[in-house]
Amino acid sequence: MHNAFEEIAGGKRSLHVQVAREIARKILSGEVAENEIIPGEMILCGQFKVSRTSLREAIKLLTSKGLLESKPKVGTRVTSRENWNFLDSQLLDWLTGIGDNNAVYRDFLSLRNALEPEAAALAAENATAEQRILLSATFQQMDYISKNFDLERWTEADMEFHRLIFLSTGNSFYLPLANVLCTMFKSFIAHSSIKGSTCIGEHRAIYSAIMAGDANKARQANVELLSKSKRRLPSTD
Amino acid sequence: MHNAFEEIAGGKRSLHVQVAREIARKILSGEVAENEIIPGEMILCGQFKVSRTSLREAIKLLTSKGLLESKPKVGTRVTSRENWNFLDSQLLDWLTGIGDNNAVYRDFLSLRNALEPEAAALAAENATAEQRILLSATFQQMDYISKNFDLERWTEADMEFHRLIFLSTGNSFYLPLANVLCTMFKSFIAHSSIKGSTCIGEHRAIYSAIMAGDANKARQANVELLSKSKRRLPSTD
DNA sequence: AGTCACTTAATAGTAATACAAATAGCTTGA
DNA sequence: TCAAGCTATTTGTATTACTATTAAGTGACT
Repeated sequence: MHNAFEEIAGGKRSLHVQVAREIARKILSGEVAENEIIPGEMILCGQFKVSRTSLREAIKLLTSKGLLESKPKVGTRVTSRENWNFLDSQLLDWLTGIGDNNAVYRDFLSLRNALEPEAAALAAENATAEQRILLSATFQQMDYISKNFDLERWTEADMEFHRLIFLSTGNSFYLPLANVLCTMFKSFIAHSSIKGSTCIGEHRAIYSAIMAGDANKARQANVELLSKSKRRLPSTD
Repeated sequence: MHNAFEEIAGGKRSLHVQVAREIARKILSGEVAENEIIPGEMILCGQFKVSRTSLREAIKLLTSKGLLESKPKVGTRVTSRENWNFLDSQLLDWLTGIGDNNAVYRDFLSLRNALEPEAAALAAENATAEQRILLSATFQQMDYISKNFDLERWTEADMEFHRLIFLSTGNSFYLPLANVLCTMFKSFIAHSSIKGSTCIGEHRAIYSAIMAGDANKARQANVELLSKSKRRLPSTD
């Protein structure tokens, strides 16, 4: 039954997630338009060669991310783009490779510009002792890697560093952004041509300010880091 | 008038959503702890008096919002809080009335402080003609209401105004925040004691700057508006 | 002719059951 | 002692049947 898919989706994840991913990509790529009614359940069951149960779970998944909307007698409709929850790591992951990746990355950098300096400031004020220890360990690792350079390990540590900042804000709304950041790192930045310099100096400034509890300095240091990575942006081809 | 929100907020949701809501509230309130294994499907089916189908759909819904994680033979586990997607309107809605609402509101205001000025700046640069027309209509309505004051209609228009700003940024990551904002308005601010003044002056400044395409002015005007509403915060001390 | 209540048909929602797949923990044998 | 394999348990998938909702079409009544 589940033959055609294992090769296409490539994942060993559950069936309904694979189906959801396929449909999501059709929607995100514009292959099925906003506000369009998608085929009824039975038809899709046939197309994807899965049971109604799995198909329904797939549709429910997409509904919960704001991509679909079902009503009896009318069918399942693609919602308008304003309702798509782009701040969802799974959705972001599905976005990989479709549409203009540079545009997504640019949008993300814009969001990061607005949020990360403030996140660093909040972390300076609110990070718990445990979080400071984790941050400290991660920075020391970065420091070490920056000397014996290894791109892969650097990227990993860099991601962890910024992730910890978001987690240390003590603000519930900043938490999910940690995952969003990680997804962007893995799905987009990794594939892009940005092979950044290490920026260990800027990172040290942020790190020190957070450890010292100096919110303003942390904010400022993060602004400088971001302005530096902005100069490394891939020229929009 | 618009999005799929009214329905979600309303009462007669489908069964699996009701179940999901119940479970979500147990998780969010801490009644079931992080990393705890919740009872097996059959047991929950008995507790909620629903079929396994509905229960599973509920669990899937919560899984997609990062609250649960299922594995064969081990069961379904509550994830750690870092994975909960607080930037999801439905989840936010479930948060209503549990825990410390003021804390949620404070966290949200912090996020708004970081994002909204930048959103206004982006809107000034990127709003489409159609979006400018909508914004214009909404502001005129606000202006009218501020003269013949009507709290309910003011709140509605105010919300729509800020919603439109997020939608006009042309940045995918800002889109979901429009819905988050609306949910906060409806679920929290409405219940709180904050009955703000109209701030028509500050709103006019933002409106004018956006229409004029002056990003810096729009950002600055929004900062001023937020600093004003900060002074109206319910003092929790 | 218009409008309103009613019926119809199409679609998603819910239920119940059976079986498949995965895996933590035990069991067995070298 | 350890590793390979077995077993029991739990989630995953499939199938079928029935219910609820509602857009649209029908017809009686004004």
